[in-house]
Amino acid sequence: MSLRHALLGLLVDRTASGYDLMKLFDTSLANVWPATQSQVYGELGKLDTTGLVEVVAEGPRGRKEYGLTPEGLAELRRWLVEEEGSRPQRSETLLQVFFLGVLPKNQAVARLLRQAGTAARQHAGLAALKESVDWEDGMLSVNGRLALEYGLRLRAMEEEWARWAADEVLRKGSGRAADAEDAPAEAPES
Amino acid sequence: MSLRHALLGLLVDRTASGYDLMKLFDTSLANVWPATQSQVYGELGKLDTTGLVEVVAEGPRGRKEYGLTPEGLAELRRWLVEEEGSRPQRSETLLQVFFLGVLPKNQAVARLLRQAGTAARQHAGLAALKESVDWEDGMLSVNGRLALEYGLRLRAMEEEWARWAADEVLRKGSGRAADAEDAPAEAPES
DNA sequence: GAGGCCATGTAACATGTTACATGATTGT
DNA sequence: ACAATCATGTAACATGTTACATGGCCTC
Repeated sequence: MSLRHALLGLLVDRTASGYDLMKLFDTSLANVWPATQSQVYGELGKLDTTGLVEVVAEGPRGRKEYGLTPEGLAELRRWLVEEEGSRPQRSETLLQVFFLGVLPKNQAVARLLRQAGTAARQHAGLAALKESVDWEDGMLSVNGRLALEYGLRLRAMEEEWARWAADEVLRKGSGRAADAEDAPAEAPES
Repeated sequence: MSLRHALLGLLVDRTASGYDLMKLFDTSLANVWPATQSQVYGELGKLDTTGLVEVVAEGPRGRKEYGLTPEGLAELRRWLVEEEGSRPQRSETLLQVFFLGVLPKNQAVARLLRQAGTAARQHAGLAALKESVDWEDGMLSVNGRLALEYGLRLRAMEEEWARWAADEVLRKGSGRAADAEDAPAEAPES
């Protein structure tokens, strides 16, 4: 139930409407905990019922501005201290690596190099983000910087790994060699 | 819909019952794509209906042994070649980092060092696994080795990052300093 | 004959995604 | 007045988790 805690966390610094929170999700939390509009409104309702947040003001267009209650802040602290961040994390990419052997060697290599390219692009995106953000900001930015650094290191590692893996497959082979029936490998996008 | 493809992938090398597949999930795929028993049986039923797998033998205790059909193999190949492994990946750990500012500095540092310890333990676990596996095995092991290496690099990166982040928080501060109202930080487990 | 493993399934619930529906307000 | 943006919500569906239910087979 982390969406709940993401909302509580965002409400520490400010009061906000569901609409405002959606924008915050799309900007600050997009890479860490994406959420859809339905989810946000639904969860806000539940949090209100539970008493972890409350409506502190109403505005035009039925706008409801929520604020954190003392109970909400306590719950957020409890979560930060007690909860082990360890839900099972699935990786579709790695799953595909597992079965790469059913592809002819050249296609398997192409696939891995494509992944290297994707990781490199993501790395570049985060690097650009790092430049564009004003890091003198509030609490969220301070710690957001730590999260961003994680992303940078992760993508760098992924690119390096994918290149290494492609090389391994090339040298040691991963299953079937290309035969006449198989389509030739496409060149990896540069 | 990757569970579907995980099942198809496992059935490339062998025929197997739902029960057998569960064991394979718990051993080879546990760290990459965990699945529960309900999911496996449910999805096998759908795959059978769709014609991507078929019952090739029946055994005692109502055992149904499934095998891959040509259509199933084709679908697996299509997935490997076409599908970008890029579903939004959530990280509860990073989400917690984002809101670390609501904790007093010493608790925030303790939290990060705890994460470093967890990553180190996971790294050790994978290293032990690497030793214990017979890598001369089938296709699955060959590529499983690549996935394992990813895990090793990931956990190493995480430990290093967490130590770096703890140091950053210590030096630059992350929000509130500890005050009399806050509980003292516990020593990070060694 | 008893306990453990093999084997399959269902039900209830939580979470997440996509699409649809509705309308008020603001700026030009 | 028209479009863009603000603003909230519902419905249907897919995926994943936990718990329950049932019973056959094998070994000691």
